[in-house]
Amino acid sequence: MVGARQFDEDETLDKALSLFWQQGFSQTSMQDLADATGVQRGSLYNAYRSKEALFLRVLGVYRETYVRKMRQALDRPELREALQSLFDFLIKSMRTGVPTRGCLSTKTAVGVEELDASIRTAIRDLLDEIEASLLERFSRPGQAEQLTLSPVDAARLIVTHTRGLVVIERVYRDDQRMRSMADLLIQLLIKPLKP
Amino acid sequence: MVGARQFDEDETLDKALSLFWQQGFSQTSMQDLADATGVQRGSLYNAYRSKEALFLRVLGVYRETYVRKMRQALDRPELREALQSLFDFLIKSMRTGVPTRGCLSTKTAVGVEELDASIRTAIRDLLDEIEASLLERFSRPGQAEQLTLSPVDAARLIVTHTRGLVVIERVYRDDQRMRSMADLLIQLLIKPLKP
DNA sequence: AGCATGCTTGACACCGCTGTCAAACTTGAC
DNA sequence: GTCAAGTTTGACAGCGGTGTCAAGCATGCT
Repeated sequence: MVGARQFDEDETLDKALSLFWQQGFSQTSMQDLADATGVQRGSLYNAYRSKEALFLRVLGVYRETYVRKMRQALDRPELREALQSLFDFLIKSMRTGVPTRGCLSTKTAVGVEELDASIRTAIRDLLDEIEASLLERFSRPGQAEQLTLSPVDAARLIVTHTRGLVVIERVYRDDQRMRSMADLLIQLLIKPLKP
Repeated sequence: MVGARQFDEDETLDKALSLFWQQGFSQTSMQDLADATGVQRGSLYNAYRSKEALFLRVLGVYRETYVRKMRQALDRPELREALQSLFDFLIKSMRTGVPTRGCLSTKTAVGVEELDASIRTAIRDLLDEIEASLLERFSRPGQAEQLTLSPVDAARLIVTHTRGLVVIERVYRDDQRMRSMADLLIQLLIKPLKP
C-alpha cells in the first residue's frame, strides 16, 4: 500500500494504554504519548485525529484483554474458587506498576468531569459487559443455589464492590485491606455448606 | 485590625467547596474560583498561598459538615433504619446538583494522580473518620449481635461499598440502581429476625 | 489627622497543552 | 523509473493555566 503507516499500531496502542492507565486520561498529554510510543505527535494526530479518539481506541484494547482475563479467572468449577481467583486477578491488575496504576475505567469515569459522551458510554458498556460475564457464570446449572442473592443481584453487587475496591486502593495502597474486603464479600455471597 | 481581609472567609470557602465538588480539583482553576466567590484571584493567592492549600482548607469544611451529617443519619435506635438513613444521606448528597456532583473525596482520590501528599493524607483521614463513626455505632450495646460480620468488618465493608456506589453514580447516574445496591448490602449485613 | 499594615488589583512572565499546516519524505503500484 | 497517495516532521498559532509583583488602597490604631 502506498503511503503506509510507519509505526506498529498494536505496539503503539499497547504503550499508549500503559501510559493512560498509569497517569489517567487528563494527566496524559499527546507529547507524553509521543515520547512513550516513539511516534511523533503529529503522526498520532494524523492517525487518530484527537486525544479522545485515540483514547477510545486504547480503551477498546483495554476492554478486550481485561474482560477476557476476567472471564478466564471466573471460569473455575467451584464457585468460591472462581470468585477468589476473580478478585485475585482484579487486585493484582490494579496493584501493578510503580506507583500502582489502579483501574483505568474507574479513573476515567471519576476523574474526568465533562468529557465527550462517547467515553462515558464506552465505560458504561464495559461495566455492563463485566456484569454480564458474572451473570453468565452464576447462571450455570447448580450455581444460583449456592448464592445468598439472585444471580442478577450478586453480579451487580460485585461490580459495585469492586469499584469500591479501586477507590480503597487509591487511598490506602494496602493489599491486605483489599484482600480482606474481597474475602468478606465472598463470605456474605456464598451460602455456608449444609452438613 | 489594620489591613483586614475584605471578604467573608466562611462564605468564600463554602462557594469554593461547591465549585471544587462540582468540577473536581484539577478541573477547577483559580480563575473559576475567583469568578464563583467574587474574590479576586490575587486575593485568593494572598490569603491561601496556592490552589492546593486552598483546597485543603475547603476539604476541612467538607469533612466537618459531611461527617456530622453522616453521624446524624446513623444515630437512630434501630440498626436497619440507621443504615438506611445513612445510605439515604450519602446517595442524596452525591445526587445533588446539575450535573450531579458525586463525592468530593472520591473524585479527588481517584482523579488526581501525582499530588501533594497532604491531600492524599487528608482524604485517608476522612475515610478513617467515617469508618470510626460506623464502628462507634456498631459498638453500642446490643448491636453487634444483629450483624452478620464483626463491627470492624462491617464498618470497613460499608466504607468500601459506599466508595463503589460513588463510581456507579458517575457511570450510570441512576438513583434506583444505587438504592438497590444499598438495600442489598443492608440485607446481607443484618441478620434476619429470629422468630 | 496621620500612618503603617496588610489586602486588593491588574498586568506580567512563563509554561504546557491542543490542534493545524505546509513541506519533505516514503512506499507500493504501474 | 515514475508517480501519487498517504505519512512524517517541525514550526506555528492560540489558549488557558499558575504564580508573582508593584502600585494603589482601605482600615483601625495612635
